[in-house]
Amino acid sequence: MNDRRQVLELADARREGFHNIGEAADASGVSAKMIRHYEDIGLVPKVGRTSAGYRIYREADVHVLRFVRRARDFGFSMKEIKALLGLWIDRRRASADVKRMVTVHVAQLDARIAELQAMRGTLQRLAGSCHGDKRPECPILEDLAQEPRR
Amino acid sequence: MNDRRQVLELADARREGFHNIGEAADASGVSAKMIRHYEDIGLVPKVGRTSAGYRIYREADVHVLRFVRRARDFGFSMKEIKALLGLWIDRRRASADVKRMVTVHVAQLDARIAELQAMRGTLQRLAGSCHGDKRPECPILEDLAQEPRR
DNA sequence: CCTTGACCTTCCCATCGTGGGAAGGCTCAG
DNA sequence: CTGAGCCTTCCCACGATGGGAAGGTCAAGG
Repeated sequence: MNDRRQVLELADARREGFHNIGEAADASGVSAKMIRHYEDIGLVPKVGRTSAGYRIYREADVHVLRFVRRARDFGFSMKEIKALLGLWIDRRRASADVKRMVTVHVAQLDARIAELQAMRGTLQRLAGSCHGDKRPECPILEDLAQEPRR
Repeated sequence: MNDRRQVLELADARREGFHNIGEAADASGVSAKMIRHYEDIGLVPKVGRTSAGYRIYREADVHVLRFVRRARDFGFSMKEIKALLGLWIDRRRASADVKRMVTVHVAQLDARIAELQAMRGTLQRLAGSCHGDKRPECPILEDLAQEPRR
């Protein structure tokens, strides 16, 4: 137990199937740059080091990184991911807690989607009213120059 | 002509209906902080100053700020806004140039909306498959822990 | 005339997530 | 032993915005 902080030489670690940060990056889809950053801000736990200071990643560490990557792909913020990671690691969590977080996030996505669709709609309408030829007259610019409606 | 850089006392400027930065902020919907920032980065031209160094805003200056505000509300980036401002100011622009920018932006919005909808869809599905009770079993976390599909 | 409070000025720092790059150390294959 | 290609830390940048400190200015009222 508690062998996670033991210092290995890189060659030893390699032999045992562990990874350096570059391999962990490739395997997890998180750049080495971001892996270090996540460690800095405490999002992921600090991993072991070789005596030369190289970080060594076990499969479990790579797994955590993949989890983070995936959560980011779903648009979760760092804070939310931290919470999700906590729930993931806590085997006694209530699934209701997870579901609540996801539901809140879906609502945020809905709100953002609605905003973007509103922008899109107005712009599309404006573009439709613009001749789009060599003449300078342009309802788009005229509209942008207006006071916002309402 | 060329009276835009003439130095006025604040009292004189006020009497002539000009604004200080706070009033320009209220009138344009852009915060004083951001007005200064936009000037710093050259997005909007430098305005005149009183002899004490206060910025003074004419209606035309406020108008420019409003234009920027409105373009931001539509999700244009600073770079795009700079280009739009250029077109707005150039009375000989071709409306086709404006229309093209807007069309490209609409396409970007569409792409972003599609991304968000994809996230939303998957998360919604995952949430649906989660009991959301006191038990720890949670397909959401299990999925997040998986390799991304494809 | 002087005080007071609301404004203005510049300057620096923080956010969030990510990347670029420098300077220097380590590892491994040839 | 040397060179390529890793690794380390450290600093800077983006885009857009805000917070706040330290100090100057303005207008109103005593």
